[in-house]
Amino acid sequence: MSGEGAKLQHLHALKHLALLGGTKRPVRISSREFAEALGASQQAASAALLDLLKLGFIKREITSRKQHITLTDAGVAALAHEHAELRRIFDPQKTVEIEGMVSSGLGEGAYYMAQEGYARQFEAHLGHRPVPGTLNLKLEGDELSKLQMLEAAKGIDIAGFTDKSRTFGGAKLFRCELGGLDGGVVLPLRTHHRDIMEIIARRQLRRALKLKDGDKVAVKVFV
Amino acid sequence: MSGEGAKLQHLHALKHLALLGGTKRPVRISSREFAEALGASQQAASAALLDLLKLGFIKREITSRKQHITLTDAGVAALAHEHAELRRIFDPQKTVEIEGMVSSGLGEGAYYMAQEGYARQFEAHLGHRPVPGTLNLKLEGDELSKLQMLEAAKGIDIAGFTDKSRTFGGAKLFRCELGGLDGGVVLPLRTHHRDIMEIIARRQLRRALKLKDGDKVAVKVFV
DNA sequence: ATTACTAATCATCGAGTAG
DNA sequence: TCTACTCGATGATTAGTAA
Repeated sequence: MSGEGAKLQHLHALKHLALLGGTKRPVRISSREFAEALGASQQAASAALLDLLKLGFIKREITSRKQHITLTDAGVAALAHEHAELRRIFDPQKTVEIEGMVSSGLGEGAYYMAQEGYARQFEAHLGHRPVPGTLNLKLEGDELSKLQMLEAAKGIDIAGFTDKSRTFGGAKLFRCELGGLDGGVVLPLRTHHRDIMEIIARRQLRRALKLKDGDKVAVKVFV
Repeated sequence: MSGEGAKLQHLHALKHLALLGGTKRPVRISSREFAEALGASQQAASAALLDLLKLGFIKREITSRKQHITLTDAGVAALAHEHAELRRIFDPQKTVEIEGMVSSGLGEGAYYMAQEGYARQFEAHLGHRPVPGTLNLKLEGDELSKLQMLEAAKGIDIAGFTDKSRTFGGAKLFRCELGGLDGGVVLPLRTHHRDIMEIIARRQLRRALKLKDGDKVAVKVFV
């Protein structure tokens, strides 16, 4: 769990190390020089490096007089997450608007969402841990063909996994937005017929958007 | 220096507003909801909005119960800068390595660099305000043809401007790196023959790298 | 030269609450 | 409800300095 506990200043320091080339080769830099790059004191730079080490974001070797710093995979991943968010802001994306009718599921959604193996992956890709449970939208006619279009699209891969008790299949995830809230559309793999679209989000959508069975809502899906 | 200057938490808040769509349309959100998006308290969210207003990064209308927030151009620019840095980390770039001989200029470099109209633009694109003055590298033979290649390339546009006293021409800027320090290669437009390459940086390069006239140095230029 | 500890300072945050 | 103030706690940053 090295990703937890990272503060803004840690990502800032990490970014500067990456800008100095720390993703590819070891950066040879003293805490004094690093401080200059950060616009802070030597002490703050030294502390930042210690924090990044503790977070598992960098590796360090202090050989002779200076230290050789390299970003770990976890460190690169943390920056990649920031990068992805900014890309979402600046790079225009294709969206599909799909309308569906709110319908009650069988409570299965909540069961799957409660699995740590899924929740962790959703958190990584959506940037937040969704509440357990899904909003189920029933699709008809034209909307169904849009769903089939999603099935054909690439999406974010959610890996299957095996618990003590059973095996959970993989799924495909698309970011989406409805009623001003962002969330994700989950499409389990190996489902044959499908006219229900399951949506997960940071908040309980039914409550947040005051939805009840039979309501029609439009979801903007980012392909 | 307390009023000016965006802090990390400001950019963080700004990013979340942008993720909610604030770059395109007004975001209708309460400080309570915004706090939830930020993972902070309502008070912190409210304070962040006030700071962003003071920084000129957002515009706000408080009509009835909720506020309508839009990012200003300055706010978008601040995020774009972050985005550009992360792109530099993740998007592989082409580089040209050019070798030149340290030579004394006529002191012109320092005169131009002292112009606020240039300094401000360099700061925006390099991420720091370069010291006044340039390191001049004299190029010969093969290296000259690499310089011509740079002339042909796109580069970062530095706009010309007019002072009270005179007009300053535009230029082209490339990021570069030498001796582990990053800086920029400045190519003034409307220069015909050229065998000198001017380099600006955050620090006095001569001093930082202990260079003297006649020394050969290699510059890695990011095209 | 370094890195990094300790103590003091200072900025930031959240609780309570006013308007 | 809402925004945003004060204030005390928290935590980050710095100066001084040890190793």
